[in-house]
Amino acid sequence: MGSLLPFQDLNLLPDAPSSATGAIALKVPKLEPKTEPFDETFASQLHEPQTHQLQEAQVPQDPFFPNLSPNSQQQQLALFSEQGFGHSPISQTSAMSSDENNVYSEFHRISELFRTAFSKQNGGALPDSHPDSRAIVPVPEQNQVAEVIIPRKRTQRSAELVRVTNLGIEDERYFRNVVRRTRMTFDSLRVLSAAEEEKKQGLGLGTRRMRGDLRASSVMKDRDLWLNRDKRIVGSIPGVYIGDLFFFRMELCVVGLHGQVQAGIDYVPASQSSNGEPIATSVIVSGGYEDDEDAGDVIIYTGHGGQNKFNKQCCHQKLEGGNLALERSMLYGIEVRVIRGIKYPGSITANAKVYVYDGLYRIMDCWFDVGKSGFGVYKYKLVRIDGQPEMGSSVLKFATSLRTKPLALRPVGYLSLDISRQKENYPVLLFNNIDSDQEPLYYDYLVRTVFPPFAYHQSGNGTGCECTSSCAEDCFCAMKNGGEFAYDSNGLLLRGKPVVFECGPFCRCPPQCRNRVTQHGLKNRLEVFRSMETGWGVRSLDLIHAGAFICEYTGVVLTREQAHVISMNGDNLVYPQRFSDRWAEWGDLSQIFADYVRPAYPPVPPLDFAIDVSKMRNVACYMTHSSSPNVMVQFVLYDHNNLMFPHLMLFAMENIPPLRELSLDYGVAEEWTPKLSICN
DNA sequence: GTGCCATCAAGTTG
DNA sequence: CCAACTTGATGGCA
Repeated sequence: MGSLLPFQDLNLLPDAPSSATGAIALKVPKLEPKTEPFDETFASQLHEPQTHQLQEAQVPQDPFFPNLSPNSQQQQLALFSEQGFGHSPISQTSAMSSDENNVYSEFHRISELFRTAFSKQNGGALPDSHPDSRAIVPVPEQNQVAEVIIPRKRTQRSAELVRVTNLGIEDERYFRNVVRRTRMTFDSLRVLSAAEEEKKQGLGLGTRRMRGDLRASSVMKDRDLWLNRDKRIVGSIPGVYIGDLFFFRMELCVVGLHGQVQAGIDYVPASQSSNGEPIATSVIVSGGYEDDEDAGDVIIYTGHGGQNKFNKQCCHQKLEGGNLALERSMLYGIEVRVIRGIKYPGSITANAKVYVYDGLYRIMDCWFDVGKSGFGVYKYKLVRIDGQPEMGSSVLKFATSLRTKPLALRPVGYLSLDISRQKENYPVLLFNNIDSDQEPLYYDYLVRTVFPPFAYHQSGNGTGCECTSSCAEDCFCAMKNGGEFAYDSNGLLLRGKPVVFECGPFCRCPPQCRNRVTQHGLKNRLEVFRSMETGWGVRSLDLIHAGAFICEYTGVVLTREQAHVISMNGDNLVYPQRFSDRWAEWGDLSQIFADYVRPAYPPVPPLDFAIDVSKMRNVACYMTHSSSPNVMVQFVLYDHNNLMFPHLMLFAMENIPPLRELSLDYGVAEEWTPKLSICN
């Protein structure tokens, strides 16, 4: 007990009893004597906090670690399922030839997989009690129908409470990757489902509404891909950081941050709790209750219930369910996760809402009050625990005002409000409030990479599409991308590829064509900033959606021979082929479809050039290296067809909150600092 | 005590 | 504005 256990060991002992793995099963002790239930009689004593009585009856000691002071809980958790992160080997069934691949629309194939999976899931021919669901899946290379077993598991949530503390760096990274991969799958399925529905409607078939979020979560639940279902976690969820952004309630369920689809209070129910009392784990402050008062660090949170379907308070709330759980959590001093649902215009959803994880709060007070409606409501005073990173929601607000009046909010530190000098669509700010370094000011800003002239001449000219209005799926450029476009209608990258072919000057389609994304340049206000830890870094003042294009990695292209000469002088060169193949993770659905095979894209020759950023550069070269990055490289061609010289385009690998540092996996050992050392 | 099932309550999304 | 949607908790019954 108490020793730091690397997750690798835990993986070896997934079913071992908790004592053997160092896990701490949090047992709620029996209350002796049992306190008075908190009931409607308090309604007669309005505004009188009734907690002192309860606190006296119960020492405010952590019931889960009765022998420890609250500050010495150095234990390492425990027991995480491997679910969703098994390295599922991509099945090596007969790979399609490149020609077949071009003819057969990859998109269509995935849609089919999706459709058949759904038709089974929604009843289909099999009784629900059947342990497996047998989806009928078309196998393109044989043009026949094959049966693939897709596991159908709908496991119940566990009631065992655990708290996760002091994860090592490796563990943090591991869980972060699990969470990211899970969210990537969710997003892929969601978008796919929406596209599928759109298609059906185009054919005059589908009449159902599009709820990609619901369908994605449902499929993932069938595949047992929801996270943290085998334990109920009190406190922070491994792999989820304060400030992380979510666009759907379902997404919160899938990662295990909040397990209620609609309700604002998530809790371990009394019936499953070890002492027969419910314990709250998380709340969502969504603005749905008129009696809520949100002051950031302190929230007056209203319990749930008592509303009619128009969200109007129509009767008294009762101390049951989540309301009782919050009260019990207060009694035991158990912290709750707080997620805020706030209006944010940059959100992709129709209601323009975003959910922000804001960290842990303690319930300090609880009373029964008369709400604005005149009906009785339960109120809870939540106070944010000290020592946590800044709240995501306040960062969001700060960034919003920073966009319009940077100098008012940060009078000191801005060296430039646009180092691109209006060469980019959006300004690139330069901020340093740490030291006197001004280096980024002294370089020529290069918006697009400069390729040598022969790169253009060597490529086959005139291979563009003939679409006059908008490009459709039978467009020549779609074929070049394996029968599908790389982007959805919002310009988000759907699936990573060795190379993405955008429409370009050889095409007849207009500039607004959906297959032109990266060539239009920046979509966000970026900021180069100085930090103690990483020197120069890059962050965005806007929220960047997962899959969104951020910027190009620009510089002057050098051939191998030129690079060899230049590097003798010790200049900084970037080698494109060194970037790790993160694109392969993007849109990978092998976890979902048993026979999912990544399409055999046309082979891409190894890239044999270097990018010199010693004189001309753009914002990208200030990005920090990370082996758990939030930005990835996707090679893109648009202004020529030379596979040897693609553009290095950077895309977001997750929803990146404003002001969070962007990082890139330069694909090299940690000791090599790929980010330019500007100081020397 | 346990397992199954019907019912209910919880807001979000398009 | 409203219809469609889903999960988890609970209580009754076998």
